[in-house]
Amino acid sequence: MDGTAERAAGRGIIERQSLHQEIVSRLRDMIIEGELQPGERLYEIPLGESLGVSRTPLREALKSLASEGLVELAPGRGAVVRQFSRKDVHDMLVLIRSMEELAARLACEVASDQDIGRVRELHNRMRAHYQAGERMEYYKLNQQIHSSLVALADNPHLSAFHATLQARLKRIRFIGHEGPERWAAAMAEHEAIVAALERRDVETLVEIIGKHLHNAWLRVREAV
Amino acid sequence: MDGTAERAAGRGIIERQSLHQEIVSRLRDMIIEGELQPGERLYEIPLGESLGVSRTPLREALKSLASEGLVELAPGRGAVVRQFSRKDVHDMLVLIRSMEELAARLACEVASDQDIGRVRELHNRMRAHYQAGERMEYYKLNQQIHSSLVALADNPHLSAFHATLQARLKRIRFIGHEGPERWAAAMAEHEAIVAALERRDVETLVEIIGKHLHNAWLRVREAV
DNA sequence: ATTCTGTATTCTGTATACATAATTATTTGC
DNA sequence: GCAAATAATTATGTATACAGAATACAGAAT
Repeated sequence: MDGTAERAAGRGIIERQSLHQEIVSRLRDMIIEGELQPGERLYEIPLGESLGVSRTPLREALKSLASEGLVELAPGRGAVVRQFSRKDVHDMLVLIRSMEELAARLACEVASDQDIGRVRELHNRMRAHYQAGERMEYYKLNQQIHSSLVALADNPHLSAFHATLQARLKRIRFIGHEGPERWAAAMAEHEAIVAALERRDVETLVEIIGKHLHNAWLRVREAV
Repeated sequence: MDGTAERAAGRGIIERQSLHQEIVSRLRDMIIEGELQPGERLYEIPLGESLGVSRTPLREALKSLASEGLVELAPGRGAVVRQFSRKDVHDMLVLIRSMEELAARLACEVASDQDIGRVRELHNRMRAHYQAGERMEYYKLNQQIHSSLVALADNPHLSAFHATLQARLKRIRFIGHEGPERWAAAMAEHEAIVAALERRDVETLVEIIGKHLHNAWLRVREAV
């Protein structure tokens, strides 16, 4: 008919969700996975062609990504994948730490045992991947657990900011390959976090989360 | 010539900054000041005409505002000014409180005496407006002081999130007219905040900021 | 050889046109 | 008279066309 079906078939994009969201999350993934590298200029026409969309919706997506902080827009000279300095990464980790500490405090007050149980479940699955040495699956569940923990606080604004920050850090954290001993330490911290959460032991929980994210900084600081 | 000068003359918009930023901040102001009310549908053509721009840059601006959380986009049915429930406002104040507490801790460590001096200066100007009973000027300086305080932490990511949240709350806080006694209390809290900052007395500072934002909630809770 | 200037090309920014989906109004059946 | 279905209108979503700005290139002058 028109170009839509053709495009959908040709590129495997576009299904039923809004095209805007589709482009945004597609580009987000491309940035996080390093397909589009930091500092890389994003030329609208070739990028649009590679996604199977015209410049108009692509530009709208770029504006969204700029507000999310993944892309930088220089007026008159287009879009560039944002790159983060070492200080940026440190600042973001300080911030995400504060957010997760807040989330922990709130979660201990308002989360149901059932919801906490679901986090425990995720944790168990993550441990299985750890023991199997499956880094990628471990990594994904790790992210998911942090998000779920924040979600327990029942504060959507907090969750949204946390998600935004997590997206900015994702690529960097993914790069930061930890050695076996640090991986084991991270795993132990997670174990302690879930345990403290189940006991609703706020102070311990906050302390471990603080330590956990401090260690995350130690892990990535050389990589940045 | 073309339409540009004509438009600029006709509406007083557009000078030299990027048109995108111009539209975004213009719409942001219109939302904050209640010219565009919560829940109001934003029809692209009439809104664009009132701003003197076509739909394309307007739509890009709306996408940005959606990422900032001031506008809601329902795919296929346009943009609506976002409205916040009482819980939303509470959640946001909890979050902004946590951010300002973090900022306070960091500021006590890294801020220079000179930078703190600038906050003191703003505070003095605000007190003058308070004593003169100039609500609007007071209000604006109040916001500016909170932003400056966060800026002292030297964490741009924190500042950006704080600014976004502050924008979402601006309209609501502006509505929440406090009586003379509460206004006086808020003023006293500010005085204590600046004093504690000058002494770099972290614990007191955090405590007062917490109290200050708790009171802010009490002030607006009926208004929401 | 290098730098400055003028020109050509490429890319971005905006407006407009068209197609599709949503909404409203109207008409038909009960 | 009311409800449901259908037609008409209006709004959104996407693509394209055009204008202006930025960049890259080439040639001339120092």
